[in-house]
Amino acid sequence: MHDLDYFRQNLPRFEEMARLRNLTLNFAEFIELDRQRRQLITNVESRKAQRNKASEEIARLKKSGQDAAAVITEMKAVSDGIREDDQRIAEFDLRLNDFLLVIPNLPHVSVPPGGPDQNREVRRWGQPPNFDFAPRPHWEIGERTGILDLPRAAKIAGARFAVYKGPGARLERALANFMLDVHTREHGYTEILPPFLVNTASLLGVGQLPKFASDMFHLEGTDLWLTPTAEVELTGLYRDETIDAETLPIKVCAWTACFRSEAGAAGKDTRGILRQHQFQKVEMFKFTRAEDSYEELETLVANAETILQRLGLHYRVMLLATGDMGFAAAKTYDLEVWLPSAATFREISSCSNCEAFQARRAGIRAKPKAGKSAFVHTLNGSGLAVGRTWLALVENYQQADGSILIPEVLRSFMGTDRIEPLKQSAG
RNA sequence: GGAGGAGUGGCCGAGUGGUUGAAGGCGGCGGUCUUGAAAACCGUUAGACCCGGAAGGGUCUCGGGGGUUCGAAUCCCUCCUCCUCCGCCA
Repeated sequence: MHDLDYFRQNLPRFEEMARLRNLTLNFAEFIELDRQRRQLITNVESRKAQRNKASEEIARLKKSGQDAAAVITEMKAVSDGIREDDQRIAEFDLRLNDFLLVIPNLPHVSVPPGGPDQNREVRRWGQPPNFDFAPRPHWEIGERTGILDLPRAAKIAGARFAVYKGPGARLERALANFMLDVHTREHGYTEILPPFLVNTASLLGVGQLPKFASDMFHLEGTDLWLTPTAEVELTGLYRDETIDAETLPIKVCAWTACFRSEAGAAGKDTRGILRQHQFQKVEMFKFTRAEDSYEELETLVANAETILQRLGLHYRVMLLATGDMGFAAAKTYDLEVWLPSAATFREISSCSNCEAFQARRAGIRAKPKAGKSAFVHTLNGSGLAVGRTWLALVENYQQADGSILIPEVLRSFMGTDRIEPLKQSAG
């Protein structure tokens, strides 16, 4: 959400942003509503001042045993008028708020304008592995090694769910443990294990609601939703709080399941486990001072890259263009990992600086020793999407004999250096 | 799930319809005193919003929301959170 005052004074910037994001918003109507609302407030508040004075007068009269009936009658009418106008103001607030809540964040000046074709490759690490055979897609490898069972997942829950089995299940767990260990021991993040169900207020705070309700699973008859990303819980950690500025930056990370309805993705990535209704993710999150947030974004990206590098996975870093960024982001880097079976890069992490956009919605401030409190900046990044790391690893480390090599850093977690193919078909 | 109790400022804690945005204490900050410190004493110590060029003025906020009333921290309704007991349960 944007600062109303800033919004009023920088309309051209917002109009430009709306154009870049391909949105039609009636700014003129908003400005007029805002003007009327303030007029009403000024008017009603002067009557409240009058009423407050009269209340003192009544108290005084009664105390000295005099009759206050005349003043009370007069104030009755004034109070009725105030009540009516308070209601009108509340309606204005609602309409203005509804409008503000659906305006996305403004992109940072360093973000290239345009659609996804304007995304800029910032750097590239490693090499694609060399195969002297045709690399298989992960669902085939999963089946031949017996570590992934999609038909049975479909039986249990439906399409876009996975059952991991044996070393496959263990690999998922190993990856999550490895990531959490690196972030907590080496990168200074505090591990959080949050609820996987979140309420509406938390989702409004990150900007997931009101616009993206159809992308999530809602629990009927409750105010609860399955979390689409731990970003929701981690932002919610300090919702409606004022933090001591001395403690910034606060760095937290969390392993959670994430749930997406993938409502708009019918027919996209239907094979394999690239796009699932449930996947696990290790999320990194920072609350920072405004002046530090862009520096912190760079280290956040570096923290995510560390994981890919230790796993020996070839990737590239993309700076997203204005039209490809999420709703709350001011600047986003995507990490894209190499998938041999498709010979392309696919997103495995997204790291964003949301500046004060979420903090303003969620009411997260920081108070310095001297001076006024200010909204913090929030940053989030996957470090990494575990499910996608799993499949990238399986594809990149597949061997000619059908086995999967386990990278050095995972062996202590896996208790083996290799996942063997099944000897024969078995359940 | 059932029964009961409680939510006041950074913290503790008064306050059950009328100068109470809120006594008192602690803590914090500034000062006096002191070679320095402590103690003592004095002062100070929320935020959001509206009008205004500013000075300043005003409104709102006692867990959240709604209601009663000329007027609500105080009365009513509702939701949330915490505590105690019973039941159930990983």
